[in-house]
Amino acid sequence: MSKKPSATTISAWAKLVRTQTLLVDQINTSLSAAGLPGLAWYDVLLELHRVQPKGLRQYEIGEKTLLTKHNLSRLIDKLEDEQLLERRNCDEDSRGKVVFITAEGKKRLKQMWPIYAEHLSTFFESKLTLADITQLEKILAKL
Amino acid sequence: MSKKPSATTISAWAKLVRTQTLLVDQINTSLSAAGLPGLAWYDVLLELHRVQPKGLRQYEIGEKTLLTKHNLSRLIDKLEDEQLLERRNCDEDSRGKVVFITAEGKKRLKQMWPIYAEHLSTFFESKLTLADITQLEKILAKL
DNA sequence: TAAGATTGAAAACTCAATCTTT
DNA sequence: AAAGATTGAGTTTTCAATCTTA
Repeated sequence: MSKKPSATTISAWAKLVRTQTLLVDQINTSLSAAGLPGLAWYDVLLELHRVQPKGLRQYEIGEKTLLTKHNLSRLIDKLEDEQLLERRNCDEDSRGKVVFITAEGKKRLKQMWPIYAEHLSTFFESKLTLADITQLEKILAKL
Repeated sequence: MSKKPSATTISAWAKLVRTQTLLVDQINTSLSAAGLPGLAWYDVLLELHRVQPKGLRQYEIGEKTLLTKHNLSRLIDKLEDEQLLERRNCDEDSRGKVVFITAEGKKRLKQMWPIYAEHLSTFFESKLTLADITQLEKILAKL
């Protein structure tokens, strides 16, 4: 990569990033219309689901989901209020908490995925050919 | 496109979308560190710059930037406070306003682009080969 | 009645300060 | 002093209601 990308190329990337911001908004709107929480909650629940039956420290959730730690306490408060996860004291480090997904949390995750996936499919499929998608997947794997 | 994409493919798209959300956060952080406003302001200024010397109705800015109209009034208030744009009454429709970018606004836009572009370059270049980028550009053009 | 724009109140987010434990 | 987590205060965003004109 010695050659610098052109301004046009960079603008195309900017456009991609902008378009996907819109996509996220659309997904959140659909989820909300279906009485479901937004993608921030999904991200947290997904990470907790992945490490089952173990849990995650709160700071680990922050690292994995890329949500800021300031907001995380209150976000997890709300998820706990809805009983989608459970906070337990940490044995190894009594400063911390360990968070576990509940059965209810897993259920909510399952309800959200079809809506999430539907939007992604529509977005990418409507505009790309199968060959494009295959190619794109290869490239995305590197990002 | 008769074939349905696999769950793995959709997950890869989800990951791409998530990664770019992070990228936007990083860009906003850099802009803020440089004493510059965030990407929402950039979007507004860019659209105004594009239509020069004409202006845009506020609802048109909302359509083009995909920012919600509720927030738009107050966002534009702030941009006007900093004299980056100018609001004038609309001759054809006295309900509305027409918004024009100022010289100061153009200056701010120019200051922001290098930081914006630098992040995009770093993000894409660091992980992709030149061939990937060329290919990606072709695909992105369709989105 | 509807569209463009604004505003008030509530929710969410961000930053810094704080508390507890290491 | 530093790390994990929480909290308070200020800002921003969102939702609904409002105002003016078409």
